[in-house]
Amino acid sequence: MPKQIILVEDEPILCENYAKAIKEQGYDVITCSNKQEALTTVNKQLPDLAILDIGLGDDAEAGFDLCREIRSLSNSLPIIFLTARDSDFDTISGLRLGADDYLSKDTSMPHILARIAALFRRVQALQTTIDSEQIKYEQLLVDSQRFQVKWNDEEVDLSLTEFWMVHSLAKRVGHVKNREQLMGDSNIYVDDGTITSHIKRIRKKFKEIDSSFDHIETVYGIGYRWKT
Amino acid sequence: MPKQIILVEDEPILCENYAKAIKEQGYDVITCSNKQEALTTVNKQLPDLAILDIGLGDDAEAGFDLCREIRSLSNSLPIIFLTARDSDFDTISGLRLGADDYLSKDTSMPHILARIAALFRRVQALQTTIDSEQIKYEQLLVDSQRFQVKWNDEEVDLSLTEFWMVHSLAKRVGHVKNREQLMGDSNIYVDDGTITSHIKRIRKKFKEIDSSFDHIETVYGIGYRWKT
DNA sequence: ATCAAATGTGGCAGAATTATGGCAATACAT
DNA sequence: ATGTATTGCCATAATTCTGCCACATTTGAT
Repeated sequence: MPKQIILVEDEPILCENYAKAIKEQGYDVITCSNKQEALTTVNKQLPDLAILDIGLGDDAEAGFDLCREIRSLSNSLPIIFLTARDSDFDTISGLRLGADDYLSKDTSMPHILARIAALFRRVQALQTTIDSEQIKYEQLLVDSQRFQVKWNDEEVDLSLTEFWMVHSLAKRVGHVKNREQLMGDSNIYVDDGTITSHIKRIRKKFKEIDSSFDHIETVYGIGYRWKT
Repeated sequence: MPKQIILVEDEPILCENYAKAIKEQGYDVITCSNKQEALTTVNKQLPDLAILDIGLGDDAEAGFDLCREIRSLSNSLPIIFLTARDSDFDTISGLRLGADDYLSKDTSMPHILARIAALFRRVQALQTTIDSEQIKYEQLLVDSQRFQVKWNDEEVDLSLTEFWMVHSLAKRVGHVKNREQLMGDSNIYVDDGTITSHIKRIRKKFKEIDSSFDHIETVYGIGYRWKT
């Protein structure tokens, strides 16, 4: 299954050239010349990569809008910007748009192709590393691949529910999680007392290892947080 | 209250140079040379801006990881990447990571300082429009994800109602809030004396940290405001 | 200066929230 | 079948929060 790339570029000749070169690398290329067309295509074809020209038609910054709109449809679709002028770089860098890379139109074709390949590799790598994520914070280590939690290098023997709660707290240390958030996105309802019980058991297990443990802080009226 | 900037750069001489130049502009600079140290600092100091070298030690892309991890802690902290080699510009995949700007180490110091100032301006504009997670004003910090208020970097332990009242005052420093506005959108009626009591307790808690505290001003007949 | 209205202060009781220990139901392995 | 671990929940205790009251003090206007 070849990777599908959507190329949004309004100048026909340039578009043709790019498309041809990319196709030769074994990718499928879909070309679009305007925003609306591009959005529809992203929605229907679910491409693997998007290459956006920044200026489309008379709108010199249409690509930026498009990027935002694509991001609102998909967080995972990698996006590369094509910049006509070097000065565009200043503008790009200022915005936290959620693009993955940018290329100047001056860049040589082989170089461009290399960057496309590199981006695919990086995305691949990201997706594999993201689940094997280890969260480390001071004395705490949460390994969501081994479903293992360590405190001062000693293993804390948690149940699955307990593990996810610690994971949720550790993921954003210092931020307060309410009871729903702690139970993850599973839509099963459990009453407040149950969460309280889980917290109780988690604290107990940490304290069995380290009697002075008190890093799970309750925030009255809201929830809990991992103390920083 | 000077803006705090965290600078993560592993090469001591370079680090020193940058720090010195930035300090001369009136910013506070905290320097770190590794990921772990940087993360801890971000969490504890809640700086206003982060400048990250991409390569740290033997890991040529450590800065990217760091950026991701910082983003998972705070969405609002502006991040600038420092790239050593021009070729880094080619490999920058940082846009997607949520960085706000890039600088080459070749860039002249005045230019770098200008970009820092520019970023602060942009963030300022953003923060006043968007309901941002962190409100900073002089010695005050209100973080609505952590449900935490700090005064001179010391935590003020407020109850939820108190927190929202401070939040309401801090959101529009200098503007007078009447009693209803201070109690937020909850339509429950509480009598005036109750609000007075809350203000009393808030002032007391701030004074426990800083006995000279008097930034909550009473506007006779109208309400309260955070003194500018 | 005097008065009424508004605000500050300390304290208290009820309300709301959370902590703790235990129990029953279930699942799982031996 | 027996033992173990897990989970949800309950009753009770402990803690924290909140609204309000009585009384003192300040403010603004006459």
